[in-house]
Amino acid sequence: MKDEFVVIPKATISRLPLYFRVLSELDHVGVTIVSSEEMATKVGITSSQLRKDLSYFGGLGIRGTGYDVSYLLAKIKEILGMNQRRRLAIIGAGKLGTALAGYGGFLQHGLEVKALFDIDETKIGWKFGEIGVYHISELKRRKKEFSLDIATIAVPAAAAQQVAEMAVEVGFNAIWNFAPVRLEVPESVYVRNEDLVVGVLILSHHLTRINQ
Amino acid sequence: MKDEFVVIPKATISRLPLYFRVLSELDHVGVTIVSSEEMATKVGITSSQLRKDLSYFGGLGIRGTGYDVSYLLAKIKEILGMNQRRRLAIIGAGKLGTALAGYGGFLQHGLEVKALFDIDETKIGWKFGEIGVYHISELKRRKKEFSLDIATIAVPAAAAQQVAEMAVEVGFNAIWNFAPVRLEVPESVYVRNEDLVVGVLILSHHLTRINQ
DNA sequence: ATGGTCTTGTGAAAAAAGTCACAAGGATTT
DNA sequence: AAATCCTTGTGACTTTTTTCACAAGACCAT
Repeated sequence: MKDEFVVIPKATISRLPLYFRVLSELDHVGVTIVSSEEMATKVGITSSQLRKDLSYFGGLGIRGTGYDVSYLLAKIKEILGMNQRRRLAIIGAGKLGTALAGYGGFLQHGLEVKALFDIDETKIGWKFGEIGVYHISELKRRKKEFSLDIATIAVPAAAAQQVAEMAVEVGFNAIWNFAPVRLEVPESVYVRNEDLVVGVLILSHHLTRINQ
Repeated sequence: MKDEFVVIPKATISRLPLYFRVLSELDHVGVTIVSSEEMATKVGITSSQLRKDLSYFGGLGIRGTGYDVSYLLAKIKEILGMNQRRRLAIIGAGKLGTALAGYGGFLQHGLEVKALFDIDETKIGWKFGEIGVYHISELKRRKKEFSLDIATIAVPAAAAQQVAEMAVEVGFNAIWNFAPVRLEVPESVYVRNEDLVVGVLILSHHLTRINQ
């Protein structure tokens, strides 16, 4: 691999979580060595793409043998920042917000939902397991208290921009946005849009192509 | 636009839902004409990209003027198959499944959740508004009854492959998969993976790049 | 050691996606 | 009806991503 200013393609980064998942499974089952071919099949891509992706991070494999599962897993965890625990705030304690709060899959990825926020007084004080619901006005205070890293926006579209501004205001620089709007935030803040309707509409488009 | 075998880029298709959304808003507010520049800003891309995307579907705009909002909206609806109503089955009546069932945003996109399925006998017979919970064994029958088009998989990872096979078996050829696994299905079946953890891990990666 | 068999790592080529810049047209004003 | 002002549509170019194919090791058997 060439050193110095290797720019890692966005497309590569977006596949790392998939690699992580496959490696976790292999590790769990006790597999210690895996070939690019086998891994790639599980992920649903070509082996050369997998090798190319990994090559951006240096020689992670062993020629003639494959990749050491636990070593590669550790590397990918590091790259994805899964060593440091990420603490999520979920703003919006509606159906989606509470569903996310209840999702058990986060923990094994180093992610933890620490607090829910809402504007609706009747919801304040509720508990979802360990996770409490606080008034949105407490965002700043609770961010400090729980060392929150990521603001998850799970409010109606009309309120999303305002909520995003509050999140930025109190110091979040990562936003996970489930509202179907493009958020206007400072450049330094990273926004990831998780627009469910987009996904299903693409599916719908494919149905029209298939059915006739 | 050149005719005959114009292949529409996947990237273009994936942006159409965003255009749809912006156009819907404009239409709702009574705007009748919009320029590529204005639309693109709202979507967060460049105007030339927007024009390029639309050009794949023929001359949809008016030079010197812009795009007719309702005409373009109708066109995009057509392309995305939003004319035909899509009926969703949600398999897995857990937190995620019921949250999806309760989401109000589908209807305005021509999507409708018609039935929930689960294997847990205690859940059978529940009603979420109009939407009933049926035993998974009724999938085939209810698919016919409700003309279900899209199978939404909202079950634990371990069960997902099996559920996908059932869905394929009873005739679904579009699967919206929320389980964090790569599904093995016949080529003719279109699968859209909606892996939430992938999104937040990419976010996590960006946090590591930003913080130091 | 040596030879054979693996599988990685990676330049080079190809394909896909995105950007630029401007001619082509349509609307409006004079 | 000519001149001017717009904004689209698009060919050419650039950048990004993917694929190809093979040299460079690493392990294993003899």
